[in-house]
Amino acid sequence: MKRQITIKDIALKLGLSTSTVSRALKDHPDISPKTRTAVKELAALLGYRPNRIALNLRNNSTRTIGLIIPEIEHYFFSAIINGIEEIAYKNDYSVMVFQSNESYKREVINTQAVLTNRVDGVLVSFSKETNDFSHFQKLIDNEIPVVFFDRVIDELPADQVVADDYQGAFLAVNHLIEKGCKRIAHFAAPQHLAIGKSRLSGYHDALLKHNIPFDQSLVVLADTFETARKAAHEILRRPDFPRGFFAVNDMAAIAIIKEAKQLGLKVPEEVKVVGFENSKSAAISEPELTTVDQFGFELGREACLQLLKRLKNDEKDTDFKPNKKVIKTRLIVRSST
Amino acid sequence: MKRQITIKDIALKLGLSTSTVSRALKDHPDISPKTRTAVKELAALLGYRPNRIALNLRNNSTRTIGLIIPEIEHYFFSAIINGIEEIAYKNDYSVMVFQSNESYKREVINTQAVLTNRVDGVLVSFSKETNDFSHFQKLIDNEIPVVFFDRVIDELPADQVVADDYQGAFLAVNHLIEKGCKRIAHFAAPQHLAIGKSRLSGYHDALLKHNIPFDQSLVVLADTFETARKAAHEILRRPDFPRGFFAVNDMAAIAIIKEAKQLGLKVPEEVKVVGFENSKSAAISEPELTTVDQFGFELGREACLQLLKRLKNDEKDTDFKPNKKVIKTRLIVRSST
DNA sequence: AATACTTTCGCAATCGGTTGAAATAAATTC
DNA sequence: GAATTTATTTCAACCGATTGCGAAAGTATT
Repeated sequence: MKRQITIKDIALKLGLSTSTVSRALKDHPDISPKTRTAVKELAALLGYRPNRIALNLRNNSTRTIGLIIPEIEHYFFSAIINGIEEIAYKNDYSVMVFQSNESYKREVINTQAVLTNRVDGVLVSFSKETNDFSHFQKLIDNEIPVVFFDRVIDELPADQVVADDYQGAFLAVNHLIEKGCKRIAHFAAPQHLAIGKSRLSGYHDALLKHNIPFDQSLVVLADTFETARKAAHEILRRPDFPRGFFAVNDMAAIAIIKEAKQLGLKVPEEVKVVGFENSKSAAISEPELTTVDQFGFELGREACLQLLKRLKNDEKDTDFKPNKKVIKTRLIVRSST
Repeated sequence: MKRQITIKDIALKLGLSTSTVSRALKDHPDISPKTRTAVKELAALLGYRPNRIALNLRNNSTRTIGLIIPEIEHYFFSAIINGIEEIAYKNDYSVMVFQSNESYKREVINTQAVLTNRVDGVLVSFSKETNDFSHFQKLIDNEIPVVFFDRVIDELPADQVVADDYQGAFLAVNHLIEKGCKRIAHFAAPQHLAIGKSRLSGYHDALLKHNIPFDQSLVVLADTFETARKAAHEILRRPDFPRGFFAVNDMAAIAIIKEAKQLGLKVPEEVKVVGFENSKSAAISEPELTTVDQFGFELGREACLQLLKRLKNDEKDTDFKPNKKVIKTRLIVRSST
């Protein structure tokens, strides 16, 4: 690597000390206008850029945020990254991305990576596999602020930013009922994830509100296209199959639609489906999918803002009070209901 | 921030010098087994982690790769990031992500950001707006290896990794012809992008091969859902509208399908459509979209591998020879043709 | 002319680790 | 027992910037 221009080069050429150059560059009042301009001109001429690494070392800060995320390819997560990067960019932070690929083991390694990279703070949405959270506790022990988003855990002293899953689920199911569905199936996420629980809970309470009995046989674990397709196949072939479906995400919802059409059922006439996410695919499916907008971009923004807030009050908080931010969701009604 | 354990802490507690501790930790032969184990044990006990920033400063290297990319939310790009992160992870590099949001101005700022962050190398897919490439030249002047992927430019001394756009387009159009299309429209990307040119060229040559005359009126600039939908509306209402469509990406292709169905035309019976990308949406659309797989994941991997190769031969190359890697594409035949 | 006060700048330590060279201690040789 | 070798360990400089403190030079005050 070609040696970068340093403050020493400027000092040498001008017969000054590095201290003077340093001060001149940042308009320290001790420096005479003459030398100040001389320094600045030469710096500009040589294309001097302060070495961030040296500053990082001195300030013990990198202006870098670590992001640990299950998988980038999922639309919801890429929307979140987009929001995060937006806020980071505006605040002159950089974002380091680490994918867990839904693997607990890799996630643990990711936490080590953010530690060795000495990021100032970490944004986390943990993997589906994760049951043990001690690797995150280690981050917190190292006094690195952590903000969880989307997939969160109450047991750790860390901020949380989540979509209003309960509300979204409630809206979705309420909508199905208002559209005339008497029995509604729910394709759920794993129940150890907060989103799994909250959405099931919203589903449950919406039924309750309309005095529809909760039927355990109508709740299945299916949060991917493939599992949802299989589950839909099974349910739709029951003699008394439900006419409404609320899926935990859009891919599962689209799988239901595909399977229903495959079985010769008309959507939305015979079967109505609501998803959750408002992905691009939702707008593309036929019929277009009614879904709950999770505002991934906003969620990412808020998570990053929350982290930056923690970074500003630089850990003089002896009594940490975790902050939980809930992003309202919105029902997007399209032609699948 | 709680002070991290440093080498000095260990040295102090053991009554040793920092040099000894440093050497002990890396099994330097000069150090006696006794002190070595003592140091290592205490280090483990205290949870010592070397400060990467200090090493960065000394080695003038950060083991970090900068990634400048138009927009993360686009499936193709998120697949690429996935591939990049995979390779970086395996080689103990970290990835810093910078989005240009297809804005030239922001892209310039991104290049400055990778400079100040002192990344070891940069992966770039530039924005649609970019006509002036001097900001990338500046990176190269600073002897930071740059690898362009997907959107590339021949005028800079930098490696390139691209999908075989020409081949993909040729395959797609050839397929349409074999399916009986006599006249085929092409929804193209801007012609200042290499992908725009190559795909048009593949389209052109496939027609040529089958002695189908090239008709300029069948080539329109439309690489987003909205523009494609409008363009499709216009073309499909011509009395002699073409029966085959080759779109530069899946979203445009899906827009064509949607519009065709809207106009009461049957796909694939009356209108056949091929896309380019093999996004998730392609598999979801109705009918499922025939498309060209760009292997974004592979492309990201290759781009990152190419960069790492450059980082290894650390710039002793006085005579730089840019390397161009072409990833073969593949036609995925589905029910839209 | 001596003292006090400014202005302007340099010295040296610091951040946390690495490394060549020198120093000390221990072991070996004659 | 002195000289030499060998095994350990420390010293000090370095990476690039920042900053408290002191120093030198200049100016003002008495």
